[in-house]
Amino acid sequence: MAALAESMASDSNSGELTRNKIMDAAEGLIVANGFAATSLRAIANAAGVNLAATHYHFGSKRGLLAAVFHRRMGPMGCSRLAALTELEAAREPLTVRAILQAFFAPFQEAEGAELPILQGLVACIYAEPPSLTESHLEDEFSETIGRFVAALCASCPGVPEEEMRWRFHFMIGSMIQFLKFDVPLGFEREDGNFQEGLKRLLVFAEKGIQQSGDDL
Amino acid sequence: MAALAESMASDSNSGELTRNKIMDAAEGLIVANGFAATSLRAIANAAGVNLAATHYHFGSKRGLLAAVFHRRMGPMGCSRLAALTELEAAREPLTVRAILQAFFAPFQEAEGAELPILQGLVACIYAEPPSLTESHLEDEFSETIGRFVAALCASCPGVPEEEMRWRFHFMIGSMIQFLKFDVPLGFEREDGNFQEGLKRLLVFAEKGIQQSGDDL
DNA sequence: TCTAGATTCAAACGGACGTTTGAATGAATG
DNA sequence: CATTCATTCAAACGTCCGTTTGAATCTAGA
Repeated sequence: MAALAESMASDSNSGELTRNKIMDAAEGLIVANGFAATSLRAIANAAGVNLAATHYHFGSKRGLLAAVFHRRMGPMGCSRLAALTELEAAREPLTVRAILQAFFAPFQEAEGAELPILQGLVACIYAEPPSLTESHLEDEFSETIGRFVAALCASCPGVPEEEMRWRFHFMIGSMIQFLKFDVPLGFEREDGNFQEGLKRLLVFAEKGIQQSGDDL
Repeated sequence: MAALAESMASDSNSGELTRNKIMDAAEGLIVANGFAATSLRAIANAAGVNLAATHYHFGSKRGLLAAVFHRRMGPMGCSRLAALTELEAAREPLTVRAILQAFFAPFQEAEGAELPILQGLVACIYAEPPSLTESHLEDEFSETIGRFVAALCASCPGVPEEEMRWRFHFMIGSMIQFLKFDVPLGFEREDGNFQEGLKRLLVFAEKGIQQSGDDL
């Protein structure tokens, strides 16, 4: 078989370069139009490489999706866990708000053109039909989710872990909605109000998560 | 041109029947695999009709999507507005929880096999790339959203309408997440626990919506 | 019954897709 | 230089797609 360019530790010169050009182009097109509606020809064309290069480097269209997905989500998970670890090192009792801020860290650290790509990619991954993404979601996110749910449980005594997993699940839904639409239906998108929306999301989710929930 | 079967008020015998067979089949396949991945051939085959009938009755694949979408979302909006109207007729001050329950009414009224279809269709519509759905979402939901946001504002004095639109936006995200996955990542889907998840969602969103929000 | 319109049908159109192939090119090693 | 292996390339493969066509069939009304 072919396509094991990661065999050597050193980055061989031209192969990795093409790989990255393809992933960069694919990323933009996938974010704009979705995975199913983006053709390998369009990707190769936008990347300025030959069509066959996509199969040479990624094996299949789905393999390319997995690579594009993992390249962003890997560092994203690291960023979240690092922020949470730093928080826990402070030895003060953690607040729900601080934990959520750690979870949103990747979006606050993103620079310039990286933010819309992260937004679109996360929204897109959750949007694709389960057949394409379910195992990826599980593999990529389960550790991070587990760590954050545990931290939230520690800061909300009395809330069982199962219930906290549900609340975190709902919070992620709110986040996806925000990442996908930026603003509610009927509002006009503006540049630079991303951080404002993030603050609103933070306050919304904080209250839903830290409640006692013993009514109803 | 063709395909104006709704010219007469009476349901002509065979035309409407084929129309409905096509929409039924399309609905199931779209829910299972997404719109882009569902072909008109598969739909015609599942419906037991000729391929050309899809174009005869709906004009295009996109026209079929719009019809399938509208057939479910129209009654869904009516059900929500009816539940809210009934609530308002009671002349007692409305609670956030009661208003949200009215918003979830279509899912509680759904019978048997209708529920998974409603779930899948709503999740699917929000999942498709904006080019396919954005105007539909706006047209179909804006009135309902406006009515519910107004009711929530009335029951939460001190929360500006703009802020309430954001919170409702986040709540819809949580709902979509729930409709799409049923249970959080790592949980096993079980039959019949839909209502339990809905209750958890209700409590989560209630706290995020009714807070004063004057901290931060 | 005859006719006009609505509906169904088999068949094909042109195009785009993911994937494969086999030769050409590049760079590095001996 | 000769060899080897990774990479790029143009071209094609077979398949499936949304859409169109034009004739056949059905259904009412005159």
